[in-house]
Amino acid sequence: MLQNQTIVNQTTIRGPGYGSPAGMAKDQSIQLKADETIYSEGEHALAIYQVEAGAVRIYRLTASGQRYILSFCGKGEWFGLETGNVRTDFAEAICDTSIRPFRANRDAIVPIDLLNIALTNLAKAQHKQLVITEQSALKRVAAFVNEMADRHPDDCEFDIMMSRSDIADYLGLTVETVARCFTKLRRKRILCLDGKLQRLVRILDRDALIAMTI
Amino acid sequence: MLQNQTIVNQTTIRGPGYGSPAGMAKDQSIQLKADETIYSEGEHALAIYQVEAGAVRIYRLTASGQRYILSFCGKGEWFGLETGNVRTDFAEAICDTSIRPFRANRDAIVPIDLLNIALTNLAKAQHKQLVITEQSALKRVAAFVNEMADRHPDDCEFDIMMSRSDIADYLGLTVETVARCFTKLRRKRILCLDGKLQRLVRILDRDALIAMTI
DNA sequence: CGGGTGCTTGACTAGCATCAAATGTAGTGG
DNA sequence: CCACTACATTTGATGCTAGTCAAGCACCCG
Repeated sequence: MLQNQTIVNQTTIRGPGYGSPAGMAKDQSIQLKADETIYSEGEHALAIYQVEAGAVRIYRLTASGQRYILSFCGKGEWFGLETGNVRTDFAEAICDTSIRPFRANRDAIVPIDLLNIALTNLAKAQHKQLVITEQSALKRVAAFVNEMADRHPDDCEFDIMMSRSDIADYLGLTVETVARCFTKLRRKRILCLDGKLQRLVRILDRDALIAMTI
Repeated sequence: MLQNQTIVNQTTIRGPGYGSPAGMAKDQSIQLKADETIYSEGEHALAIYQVEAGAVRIYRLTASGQRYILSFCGKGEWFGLETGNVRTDFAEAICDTSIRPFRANRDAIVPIDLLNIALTNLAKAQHKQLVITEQSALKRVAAFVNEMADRHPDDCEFDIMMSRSDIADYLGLTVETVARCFTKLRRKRILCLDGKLQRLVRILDRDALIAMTI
């Protein structure tokens, strides 16, 4: 809502000043290997990030040491925008990943619609609430696969990259339940699994998959 | 994060122009009775709202007709800020309620920090994800009661106003489970229930309640 | 070869949903 | 005043789903 206003009122923050006309020099992006930390809970929040390639997991640790993954961020998605100036969660690369930071105190002006980023993340969080609360384990996994498939609109086969444990912590299930759900989806001929870690997914029946997530 | 920037860059939208200096005339607020609809899914989003008194439930209906309550909004809280210009959910008054709308196309300028509202709602949605995913039914109900208690910092006895069914749809449980959890909390001498509909809560042991929600 | 890691499968159990019924309160009409 | 209905809440009995514990498999690497 109020969409026209929010676009007009793009919040401008200052990005790194490498002197390039656009203020976004190519070399400013950060390369990460699998499981490398981007930021941790309690750190001072200095920047927001956009994923250029690869994927990132955003998670929290509960008092009991349990990990809960709030979101996975793929290419083009933004993360690191928080209410306070102290990180409330952790961000890690899932695989080889490239991200672009936007900091607050530099020279070049980079216009970023922070409100749009916040609202997009809010919509995602609300959708996830519905998926987790109302659905059975099988439907949650189906919704997850569907979400991953949406990120690869061209291919019907793709690498989900995250481990079963990542998926479990994302969906609020256990590793065993996630594995069992994947087998059920295989037996139903909705998808195939391949690769040494069974992380290559080939969607056989997208319609059936979508039908399950409703 | 980037807090100083976001405060400086308050998005200004145009509010109703009643000619008052502040642009916020007293008579613009809307009075609602219990269960009155504020807006519905599919409607054009014209305004955002702030609760002046009472409480509001924001919910969605799944394809199967199941209701899921995304949030309860109490005094001072904002709702109705969405990504697109079409409502994705429903808003209803829970009890006698007074709300103040802020529309986009009027005369007087009302400065509202939309980004801050969006980020606050995002933080709430993320916290709710953690509560619902990681916790048992009893802990969820404890977290809910705690949330309500936070809204009444002065009194140790207060009216939660929503029905068991509201609470169930908010926490992703059934009415029966919610009732059983309330009885458990009574038996543990953590709270008392009173009133004809058992919606008057008196907190007996706030520390124990807080301890349960961790 | 042995050990480590990640995935899968099986047996059993705990917790919540489901179905059903009882209680309590308010309102209506005779 | 009482009988009756309507509604919200509570309680009980039972079944199913996902968690827990345990084992086995596939792959990789030293």
